[in-house]
Amino acid sequence: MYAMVDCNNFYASCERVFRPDLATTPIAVLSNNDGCVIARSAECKQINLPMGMPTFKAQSLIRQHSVKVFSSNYALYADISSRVMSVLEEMAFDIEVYSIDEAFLVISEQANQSFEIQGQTIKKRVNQYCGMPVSVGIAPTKTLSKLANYAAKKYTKAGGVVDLSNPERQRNLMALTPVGEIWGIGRNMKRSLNALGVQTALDLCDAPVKELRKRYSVLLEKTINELRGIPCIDLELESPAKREIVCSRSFGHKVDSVDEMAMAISSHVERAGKKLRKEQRLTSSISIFIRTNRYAEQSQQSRPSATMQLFSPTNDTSELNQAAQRLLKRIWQQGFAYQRAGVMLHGLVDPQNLQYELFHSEQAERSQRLMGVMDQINQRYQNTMCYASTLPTKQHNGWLMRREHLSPAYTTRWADLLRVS
DNA sequence: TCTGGGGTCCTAGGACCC
DNA sequence: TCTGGGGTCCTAGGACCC
Repeated sequence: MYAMVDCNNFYASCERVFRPDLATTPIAVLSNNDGCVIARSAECKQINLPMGMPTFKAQSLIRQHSVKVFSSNYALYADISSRVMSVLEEMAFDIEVYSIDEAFLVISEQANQSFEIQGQTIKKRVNQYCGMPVSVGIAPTKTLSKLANYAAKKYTKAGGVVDLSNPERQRNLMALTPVGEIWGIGRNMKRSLNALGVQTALDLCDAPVKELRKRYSVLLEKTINELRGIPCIDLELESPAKREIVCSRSFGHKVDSVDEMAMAISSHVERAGKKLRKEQRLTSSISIFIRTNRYAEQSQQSRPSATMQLFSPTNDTSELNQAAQRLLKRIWQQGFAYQRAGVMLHGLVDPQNLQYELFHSEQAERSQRLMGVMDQINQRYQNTMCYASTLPTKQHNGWLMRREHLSPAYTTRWADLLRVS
């Protein structure tokens, strides 16, 4: 049986772990750059502060209800996440860490321990060990366990745990659930299915599977079978190698100078290079893109991008940056106020399987050593080394991210350690 | 006069997920 | 004034192979 464990309002709950004084205060967490609302505590949902609302539009609601606002603190969330996951690991035969706040556990029937009780135990222990509230949904397929989890959150009577091992209960719940709530049914599919008369999850479960596969895709077929209790989506025990890497950011202020854009691109390249080496991959091509603000409909839009195949696959930041800067020169258009830039790496290859170019040089080996040393130092001394091209200056710092409501890195920085007096 | 049958690989675009 | 940042998978169509 699968137990889908999902943290409740994860980012908002993380901000509460070291702030018990905020236990009943409405909390909102903002996206990078403090742009919009991406997580809300239960109290915050109650006052109808919508998900995704731009921060400036949410201001009056925030003031009116004294909402405590936080910039996103990914160092904190990632650390809390790994604590939660290691507690879960000990309670399951197998575990798939599905996202920063969710995991599928494999559990089985045990003497005098119904699934319901096992779910309650999981919930209690994560809360006790990590201070994190979770909901648990239990069912024979991943899709049904997501549905059970949805119910555990939605129906407070359930006490945070729903056991959906019984087929009759499955059908009863599906009859109450709009089809758009099913894992794998997004906005477009929902609209399309509704037009065919499929309104609830149960409608979909009982729909003609062959026809729908033909009309849509094999993915929908799998979803339907999973609703019927036939497992089609396997547990992924180890995360598959990445196929692409994307690093992008919006700017704190609009950027209209090519020098400033070059710094932003450099810094994205540097992050992308780190990720690439952490994955132990080389990239065979690099793209960059820059964009104006798509919401500013009255102003001129520009969103150019360009790609370059590399002479031979690499993970050397300087090499990648040289390529990126050439691409920037190619696409730069003066006279626009850019809002965002990004770097993408694709065609990632395993160096073990690499066919080296004919003139594979000593230079390449030196660069490997250099990257290795930089990564080691940065790991040991928290990002103390970087390329000069990424250092903000007095004239050029508008591209830096805004984070005006950042909480301390309670668990990952000595200086931010909580003090009790 | 009549012109087969079976594949792979790549890319772009769309849909989905968190 | 101010609207996030990642990812994956599937399909269709074109180019190419024998």
